[in-house]
Amino acid sequence: MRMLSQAVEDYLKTIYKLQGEDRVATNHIAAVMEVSSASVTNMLKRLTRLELVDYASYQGVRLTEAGTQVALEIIRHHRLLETYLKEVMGFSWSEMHEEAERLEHHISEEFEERIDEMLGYPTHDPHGHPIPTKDGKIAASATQTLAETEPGEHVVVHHVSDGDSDLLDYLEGAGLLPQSKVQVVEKEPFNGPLKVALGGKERVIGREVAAQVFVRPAIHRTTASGTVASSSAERTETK
Amino acid sequence: MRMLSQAVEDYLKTIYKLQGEDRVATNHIAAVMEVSSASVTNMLKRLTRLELVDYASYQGVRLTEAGTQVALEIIRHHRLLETYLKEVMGFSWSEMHEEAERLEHHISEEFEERIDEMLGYPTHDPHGHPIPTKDGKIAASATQTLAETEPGEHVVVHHVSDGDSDLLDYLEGAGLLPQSKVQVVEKEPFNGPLKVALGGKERVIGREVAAQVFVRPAIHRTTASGTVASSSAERTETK
DNA sequence: TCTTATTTTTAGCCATGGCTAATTCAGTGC
DNA sequence: GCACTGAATTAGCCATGGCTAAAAATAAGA
Repeated sequence: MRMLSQAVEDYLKTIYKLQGEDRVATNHIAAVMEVSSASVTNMLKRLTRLELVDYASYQGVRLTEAGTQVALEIIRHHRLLETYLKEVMGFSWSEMHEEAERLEHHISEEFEERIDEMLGYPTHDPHGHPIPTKDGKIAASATQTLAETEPGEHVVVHHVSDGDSDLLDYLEGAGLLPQSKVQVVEKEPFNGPLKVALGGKERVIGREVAAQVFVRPAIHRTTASGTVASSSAERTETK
Repeated sequence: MRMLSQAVEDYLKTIYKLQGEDRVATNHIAAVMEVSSASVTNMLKRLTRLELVDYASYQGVRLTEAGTQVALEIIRHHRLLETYLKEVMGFSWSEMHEEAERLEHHISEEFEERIDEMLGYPTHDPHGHPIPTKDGKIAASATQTLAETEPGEHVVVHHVSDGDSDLLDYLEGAGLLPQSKVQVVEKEPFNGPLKVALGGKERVIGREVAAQVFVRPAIHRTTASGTVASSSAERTETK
């Protein structure tokens, strides 16, 4: 694969994150990346020449297979780096994210393999996001948020949004990190806060915050020592 | 300090390495960096505007104090990274150098401090080169090479040239790494090979290779168990 | 000193990746 | 079907950092 610039890699990563089923709009990319729409159009033409995106004027973009693979490679770098920076080097949430954001474009395959090995081939980063495999496969993520969870439901935190590092510090303090078992006790109406039980204690969480916490239904197992909630299984998909 | 591009940092680093007492020639920089002389002239003008170099047409360049500080910061990054990549992550000589060459431009102060701490604040990298301190001071390096050493002299390897990674692999195999104690036994005339004693064995080393190995005279101390050669002391200079 | 060789700079070109301002396109309401 | 609105594109500009070819300055030799 030819050397791609940091800018190209950043656009591909952004498009990957924005594209669900359908095509991504120019303005949407511009807003997220904080550049002008004109710059986006410009880059989309360049990416088209490189056959990394499928783009038609006024019709939005989507990644080609090649573009998807590049995006997943960068995301793999990012998530492995975040895991390494946090687990091995003791970075904080905010420092970790910023550092990974820069380094993801500059590490070699060799470096990637070393940290993967040193970490014991992790499948998820500290946010709970799945780490793409070297051959570009990625596990499906949870789509249900804590905000949508009904009172009485037992859930396990799957991942948390990685946009806001202050939020992450708060969530860490609240014990709402991946693997945490939570039960929704009460939900105030009109987008009011939730009362949740976790770690034997009750806690009140704002609706906006809860919407950044992605969960999976807990699976109840009966063991010798009673009923235990455990994380649900996960499949690896090609996308 | 304003953000400097990778290119600017690379030029400053190269000029730092080439400048002894006097000014560095355009062509010299061009040759080392493998770019055209025109590109060098172009960049020198830019560096002058940034007040990082002191440059006059046809008269060569030298770094200003500000330029020197930037260069030392990059060299600090490089040498700390090399040490980390080798000691902690198990990189080989060649991989280590290439990786550090890229990453040195992209790590944060935070990252620099973490690896410095994890390594126990090392003063020298694996080649034996001194690591500049955070406030831009650097220890003097040895200038005598093994090739210039006379038969009978006892020396300690101080550092080895970091240009050629195949050479480094060879030197590692030969036991000619920093801290190794060596005695020159014989020197063939007409730039012929040297016979040296190290680690109780004798070995023949080509003159060209010996010129890449920098040494300091060993200081003999008499101890209970006999005469021992030890590395000489080193002062930290402002340079 | 004068000519020549070498070094260095200038002139002018290119790709990348930003920007603003002006224009064009697509979709909605009337 | 037409006018309007908002999204997207085009046109044209800029800085960075490369390049080649031609010109100019310096250094060296006769």
